Amino acid sequence: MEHLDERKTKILKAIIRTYLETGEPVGSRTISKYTDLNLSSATIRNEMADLEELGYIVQPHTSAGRIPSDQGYRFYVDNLMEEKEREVSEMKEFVIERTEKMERVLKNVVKLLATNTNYATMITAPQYRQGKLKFIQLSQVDAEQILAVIVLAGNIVKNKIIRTDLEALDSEQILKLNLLLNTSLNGLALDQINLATIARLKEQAGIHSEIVSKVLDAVAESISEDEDLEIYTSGATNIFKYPELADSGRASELITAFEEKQQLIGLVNDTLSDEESTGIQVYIGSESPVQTMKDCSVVTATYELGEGMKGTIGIIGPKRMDYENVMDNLKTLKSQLDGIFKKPPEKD
Amino acid sequence: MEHLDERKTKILKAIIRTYLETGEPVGSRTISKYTDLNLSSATIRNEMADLEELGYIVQPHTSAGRIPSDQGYRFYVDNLMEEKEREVSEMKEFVIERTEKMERVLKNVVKLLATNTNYATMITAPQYRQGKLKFIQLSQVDAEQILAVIVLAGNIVKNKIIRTDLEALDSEQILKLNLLLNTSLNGLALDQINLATIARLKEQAGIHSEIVSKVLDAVAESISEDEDLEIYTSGATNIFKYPELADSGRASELITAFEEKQQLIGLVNDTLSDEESTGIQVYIGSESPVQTMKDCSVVTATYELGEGMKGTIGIIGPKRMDYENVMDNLKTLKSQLDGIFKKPPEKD
DNA sequence: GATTAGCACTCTTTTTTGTTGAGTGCTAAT
DNA sequence: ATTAGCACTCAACAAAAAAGAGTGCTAATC
Repeated sequence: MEHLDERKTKILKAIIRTYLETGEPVGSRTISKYTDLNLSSATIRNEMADLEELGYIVQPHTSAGRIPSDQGYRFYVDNLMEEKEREVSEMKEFVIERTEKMERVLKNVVKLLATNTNYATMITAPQYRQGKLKFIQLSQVDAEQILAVIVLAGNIVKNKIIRTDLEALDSEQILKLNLLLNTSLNGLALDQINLATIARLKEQAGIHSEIVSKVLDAVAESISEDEDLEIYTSGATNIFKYPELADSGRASELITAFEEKQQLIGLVNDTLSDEESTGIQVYIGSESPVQTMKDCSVVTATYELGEGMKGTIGIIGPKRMDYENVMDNLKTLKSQLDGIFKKPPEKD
Repeated sequence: MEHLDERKTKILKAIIRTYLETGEPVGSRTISKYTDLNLSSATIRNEMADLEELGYIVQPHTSAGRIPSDQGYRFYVDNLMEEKEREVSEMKEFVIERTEKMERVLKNVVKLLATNTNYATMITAPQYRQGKLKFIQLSQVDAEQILAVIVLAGNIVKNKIIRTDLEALDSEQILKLNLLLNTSLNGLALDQINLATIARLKEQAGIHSEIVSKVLDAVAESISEDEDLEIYTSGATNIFKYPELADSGRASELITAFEEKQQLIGLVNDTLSDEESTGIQVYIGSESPVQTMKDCSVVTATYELGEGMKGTIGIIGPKRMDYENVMDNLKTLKSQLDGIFKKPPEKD
């Protein structure tokens, strides 16, 4: 990749810049005027021929201008992009509104991001992989059912109704069970609850061991339940703004992906595992981990909420997306989210 | 509307039927072959001219076939539709999977309905307007916070974290509060909790009256929270299957409506209030309560879960939708939903 | 009097044909 | 090494022509 001398680099940059703006193949004349190095279109043409041979740009058909290839975009993102002067101001106001329910905050964030960038966006609720169990509370709902409330670190509350079929429990017994469960389990990380703990618990529970096991099932379930984690999306219809994605076939596929959300999980997992210095990932075209988006670019960022809770924000748009702007937006948002939930709100 | 003699009716029906299938304007020759009354195309043409004058059909342009007008569709739905022989079988298997979380059930239902009908679908979680309070459970989370779990009839569980800033509570006090709250409130419908009750409660709570009031706020909030009710959608991209809706302008609008969900509330409220014998509503074109859908038809049904909880299922498609099939599907689903949650599941 | 065959006419849709213009690649001159 | 010049390609647009589907009306038929 180091085949590029300075002039080629400059020309490539100019081509990509122009294409990002217009979305139309760019010809040699355009570049000849655009750049400061005064060169005739003919010279540019020669250089462009070289760049094409090296795989950075592509000709949709003979006698059209050139457009960047995936490799070209990649080079641009990696080497040519300039840090943008932020207009930090604007975003701040919108987002910060702590004490809100997480769900609402996330919905606002994606929406804001979507209108801000004009691309489709997604965000996942933070996952609490190593979340600790704060406490469990059983209570009688009626003759046949008890309610198990499970509170995890970070005040995530889960609940589950458990049927008690045969064995009737009076309130005293429930009290005992509560005590038992809490003394044994409190403060444990979820993956610390091993077979030994479970066995011991059951033994102590005596005749109610079955209930204990159901409760533990419920705990396990509430966690795995969030494996298929919640994803919020916004601005899916923004793709109609980019003709290269708007034909009904592609559009339908993409929008379905957003509707089903299932596919989007691919983006999340990939990001969570495959960390990088900035915490921002860029997938260009076929690099995308999700097949459906091979004609798009995907930019994702991981945000972190202390206590080991992580979530992912993502932007999906055409390959000719405004990478600077997008990455800048993500960066801002990331740092804001990092802040918001960390400390509990100060006042009601 | 009684201007229609039998022959005209037959012809109109044939026109609509054919148009529902093909989506193309239908000409006199087609009908001449289609119907059992053997008539030449010329005769049909005369009748069609009449039908047009009466407003049941419309010509997109001179020398094209006719298509049904909104009024035509309306007439069809009201008078011409034939009850369909159900193939009940198929649907049953899919849906019934009780003990599931409501959310999951609803998601399955919309999805099933969408693939079954090839239209866009929506469903609202049931609202429990007159839902009764089953019980409240407070428990200590940590020094500063307590968790209020609120269980409503139908085992809907809500929870809310409450900050207790100044006043520290020991476990005994919490126990007392629990007792107090439950003896006073249990079994009450939500709108029965009036000022008198509240005042009495606070008085009895003594120094903890502030907490009581916060709990009551939480109760109120958990209810109002569901005023902006949850709506699940599926198959929004099905609209691409119908050319008359698939152009990017219209499609974008519609899909945005599905994404935002805000607009869909219009369909719900209207249905909930404006009851009919079958419980199934049909809005054709401009009849729709939601502006965005004036080029579509919308069919909604209200399902009921005993205990006064109601929800809405809806199907949105092109005006030439297969009304029989859609209404039949809704009917089946409605009755199934009516059943599912009513009695608690029998076995684990 | 209702039905129908026949025909001219209207409009959309599709196909064909030509035209334009942006852009290239190559060669020869600078 | 750069550039002017030129022939060539090809998508995009537009205009023209042809095809087809369907109508409305008139005059013949049952």
